[in-house]
Amino acid sequence: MPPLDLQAIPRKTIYRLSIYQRCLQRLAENGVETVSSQALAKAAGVKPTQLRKDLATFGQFGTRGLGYPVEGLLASIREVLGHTRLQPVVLVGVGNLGAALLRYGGFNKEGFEIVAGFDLFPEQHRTDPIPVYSQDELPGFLLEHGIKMAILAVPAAAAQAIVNVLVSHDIQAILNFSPTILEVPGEVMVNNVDLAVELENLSYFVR
Amino acid sequence: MPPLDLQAIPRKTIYRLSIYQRCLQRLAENGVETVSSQALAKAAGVKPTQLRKDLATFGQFGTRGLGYPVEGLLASIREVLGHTRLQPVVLVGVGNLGAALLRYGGFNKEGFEIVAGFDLFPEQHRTDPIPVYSQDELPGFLLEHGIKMAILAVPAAAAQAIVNVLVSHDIQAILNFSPTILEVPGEVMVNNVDLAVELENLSYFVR
DNA sequence: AATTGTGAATTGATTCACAGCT
DNA sequence: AGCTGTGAATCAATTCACAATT
Repeated sequence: MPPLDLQAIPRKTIYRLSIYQRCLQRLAENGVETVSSQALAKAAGVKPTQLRKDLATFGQFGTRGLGYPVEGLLASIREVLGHTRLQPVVLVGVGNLGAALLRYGGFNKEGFEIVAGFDLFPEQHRTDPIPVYSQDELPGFLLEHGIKMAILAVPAAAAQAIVNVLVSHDIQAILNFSPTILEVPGEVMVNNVDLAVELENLSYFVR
Repeated sequence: MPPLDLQAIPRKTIYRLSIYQRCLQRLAENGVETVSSQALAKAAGVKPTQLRKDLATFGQFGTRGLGYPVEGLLASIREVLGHTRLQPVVLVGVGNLGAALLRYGGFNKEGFEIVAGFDLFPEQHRTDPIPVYSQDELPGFLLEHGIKMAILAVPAAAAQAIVNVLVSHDIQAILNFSPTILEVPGEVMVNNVDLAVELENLSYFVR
């Protein structure tokens, strides 16, 4: 359910828009006013033509001969990504990885707030700055706070059962760190981050 | 530098092979002897034709009418991925995320061992099971132990400087969690895991 | 009857090349 | 002169459809 899908922006383009956004943020912080597709593409790790094509899917933002206005383009991308308000997120599974993500904080700057963690043994996490509740309290919390996004960092064997709870309580998007494929209804989005597979893939190229 | 690139297996195929491998491992543990492309594809989250095409890039492993022998296919994939010995890996940047990865342990099962961490302030990590050294000791360590792979989890601003050290000391592959594009020579592989971008991407689909 | 292996067809993404502004 | 915007061309990945095999 993409908002404003006048011409359905491709999935990969959306990914790259997030990256452009971050690069533009940095430029804006440094007081840069204008940037060429060449320079911005380099910062984002893509080719200039690709950047221009990506932007072309939803408008025209540059001036020929000059480049793009940093603030203006940033605002336009933000609008497309629909990322104005702070988005609350819950995290399920406060093991090693989950605990780190709770403390990580890198998300807040990007507009996300992990508002609570849930674990089978919440009492082990009294000291964390973000509250950790028992998994029994998950359904109530989701409904009460109108949460739409979840991060999943439980063992593979436990993942699907929790996903079922999540989707039956209105979660629409899941960032999944559990090394297993989740079954979800078509309208729920899942992004998988599989650390072992990333490493394994790299190792293929190490002779 | 892919080993055995008789017909250069596409990058995305390599990714999926790692996933198939894990699914097959599970089947093998459960004593399953034979699996159809249909069943395996489902477990891996892809279409049966894609699985078959992927396997076709490097051989024939099934019997028509029957399916694939679990152990045999597993062995063949392992051979292609070249994943026999335990691969030593260093981790640079022992902040929240880095510290979690050190303790994570999920890699060992997949054939990787994080042998050491490096940080500007190593003394904060006396309690970790894996030793954490000062960053000054990084070059010596890399050469002495013949390390080929690194995980990078430092702030964006520090990333490129460390990458330069890594590549000038023979590192061939980097798993990068720092939210920035790294400049590396062509023969060095980088996989980026950008948690903020993953979340941001998901949030686009939350109406 | 079931299921693989694969050429052909299709779909999608990227890059080229250049016209059109400023 | 420089740089964007974009149709056309290319390249890559996926899916189809079916012959081949057990």
